[in-house]
Amino acid sequence: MPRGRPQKFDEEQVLDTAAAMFRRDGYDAVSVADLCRETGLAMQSLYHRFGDKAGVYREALERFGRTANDPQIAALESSDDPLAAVEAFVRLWKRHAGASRDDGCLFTQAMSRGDRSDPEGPDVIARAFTGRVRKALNTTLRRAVAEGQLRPDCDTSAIADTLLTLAFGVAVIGRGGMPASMIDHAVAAGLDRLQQARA
Amino acid sequence: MPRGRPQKFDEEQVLDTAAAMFRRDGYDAVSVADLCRETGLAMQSLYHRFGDKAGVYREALERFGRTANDPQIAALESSDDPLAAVEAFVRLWKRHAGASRDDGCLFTQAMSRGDRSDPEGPDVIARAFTGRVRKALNTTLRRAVAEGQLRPDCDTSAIADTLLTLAFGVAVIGRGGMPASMIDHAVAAGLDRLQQARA
DNA sequence: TGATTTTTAGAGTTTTCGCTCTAAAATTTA
DNA sequence: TAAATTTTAGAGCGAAAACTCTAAAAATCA
Repeated sequence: MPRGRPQKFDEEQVLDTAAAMFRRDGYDAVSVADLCRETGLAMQSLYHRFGDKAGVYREALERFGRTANDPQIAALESSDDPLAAVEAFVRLWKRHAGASRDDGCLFTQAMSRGDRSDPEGPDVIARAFTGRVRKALNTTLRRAVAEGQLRPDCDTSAIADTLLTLAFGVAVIGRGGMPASMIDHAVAAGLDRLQQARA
Repeated sequence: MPRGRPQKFDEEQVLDTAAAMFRRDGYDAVSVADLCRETGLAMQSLYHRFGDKAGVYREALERFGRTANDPQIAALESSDDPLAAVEAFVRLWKRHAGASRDDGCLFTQAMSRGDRSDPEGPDVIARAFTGRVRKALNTTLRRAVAEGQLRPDCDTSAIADTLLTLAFGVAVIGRGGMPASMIDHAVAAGLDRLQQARA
């Protein structure tokens, strides 16, 4: 049993706050003082628990890659109507693109790589994140095939990758404040791809 | 007529070098000393011409938005076989994604917004860049319609936006070192979309 | 109670960075 | 030649940042 005063703060909450800050402003623009102010931790607590600023970044990123977009994945995997779930996922892009600065937007933080001592870190996280969504899409599409919603001979992994690529593209477009019609066209293209594979 | 010793260095070359540095490492991670070393300019020359670091960034970004991907746009607009030109554009993604860290990769720098005094700057550039490619794609597709390669009733702007969204997505995927099969699937989806509209 | 550990507050250290200043040499036009 | 301007070199300044250190209070368990 551990002795001594127990840790008071919620690590996950601290990491989520930190991830949001890094994602919004970039690694270099977030100072340790900023982190302390927004998380409520005293500086010593932060250094005691995370070692240094790069440690906070590393753990925040790791958690982000492990948990981001969990609601969407859960929605895909738990739905009784797999095809409708995938369609809902595609339609969700439009909402996300509007508020993309704050919500589930991977590349923003993956690009703002700070910590030059571990240049591969963000990519590893990006792959983890992508892998999770990709897998969920793929299994959901296969369920749609099994339930007779999609043609048995359709290439579910090709469809999943196409949708995921479009999703990344929409995130970029939304982030840059580009015309909404571009997003509409991309969403329509995603839905079209599903229609093509319909049984 | 201007008097005095003329400027020796090539501004465009300096800006291209600076843009590459900002794109690779991000605004904050590039110091003025770095800029001087890699461009060959003495510090005073840099401050004399550009005012400050943000000025270098601003002008480099502006030039990037104005000239990036010029070769691809020229290839689209000058081709005698518009459909083949668009197909070549799509196939080019694969090459770009492999070397995406250095070449024509917009979002990397658009995300590494430094200069908090002008937070909209990168977005303006991103829109300019996107607008140019988008327009070139659209006009080339309409030429394909005019020449009877694509069906007269096809929605060229929808196709252009879909291809552009896929292109952004491929850039993200390539940048993160994700599986090559994802890129292959995205390229195939782009070519498929063109096949659908074939006359 | 005593040992252990976390918590907080704040001052201090070292480094880096953006930028300025000084000052002189080089290259142009009038 | 004279005026104007760019060029280079290097020292230095003020601010901010990451991180450390001191020191003491609080909360747990044996």
